[in-house]
Amino acid sequence: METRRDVFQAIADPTRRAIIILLATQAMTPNALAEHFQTSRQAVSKHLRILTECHLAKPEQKGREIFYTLEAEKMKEIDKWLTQFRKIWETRFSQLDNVLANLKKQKK
Amino acid sequence: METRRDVFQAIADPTRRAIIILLATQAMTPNALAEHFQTSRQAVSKHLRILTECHLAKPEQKGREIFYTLEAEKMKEIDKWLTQFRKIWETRFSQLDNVLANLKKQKK
DNA sequence: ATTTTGCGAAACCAAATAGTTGCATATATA
DNA sequence: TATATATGCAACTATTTGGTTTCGCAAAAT
Repeated sequence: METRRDVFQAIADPTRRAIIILLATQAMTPNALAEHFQTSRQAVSKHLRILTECHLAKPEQKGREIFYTLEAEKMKEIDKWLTQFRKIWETRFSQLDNVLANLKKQKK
Repeated sequence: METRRDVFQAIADPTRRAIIILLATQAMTPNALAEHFQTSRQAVSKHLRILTECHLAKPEQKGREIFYTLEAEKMKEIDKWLTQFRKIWETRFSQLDNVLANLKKQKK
């Protein structure tokens, strides 16, 4: 839990993905988050630490509570990484289009 | 290395992401892939096994060689997951738009 | 002033992970 | 046929991971 710390590793864990989705709707405290899972508050806190360290979440102290906010922009990193594969999807699609076009031709 | 096996976990490892990008350009054998890294061929084979098991790669035997092809469509799963956050980016953007619009108004 | 609540940090643990080395097997090549 | 090549698989290892329990501290509530 020490060395690597990037967005890809952060979203690898299903609990963290669930936390991220919860934070997408509203800022939440570790306790409030923990109620949604079977794990302890401390475990959730560890996940929040990881999310914070890779700038996917941001803590905001209010009294004795700490509300964690989602930094959704950080997710753009993943979106950007996916870009190089979108080209492939599109190519595949256009290839399928060609096949369909040829089938039409043959029918005529 | 046994239980979890999904796309998110697959792309968490930097070596696997590099393999994915290499495969995006062309089908490659484990040996050819291993030349690009410091690790052993066997280590690359293990990564390929993981990628294959979660349908990000597909092996195609040709003689004694096995060419691995990228199944880019599988990456759409991640793209789909990101969808729910794109709304937030857009919202932020439109909020910024509002701010800019208000600034314009004030100038007038 | 005392107790309760909310939190992070540290110490510890079991399981997963990424890597290694040493095979066995199948296909080319000499 | 004998050898070299390409690969996957099994066993083993060190490190990382996700979790727990225990603790201390600060802010609220009593």
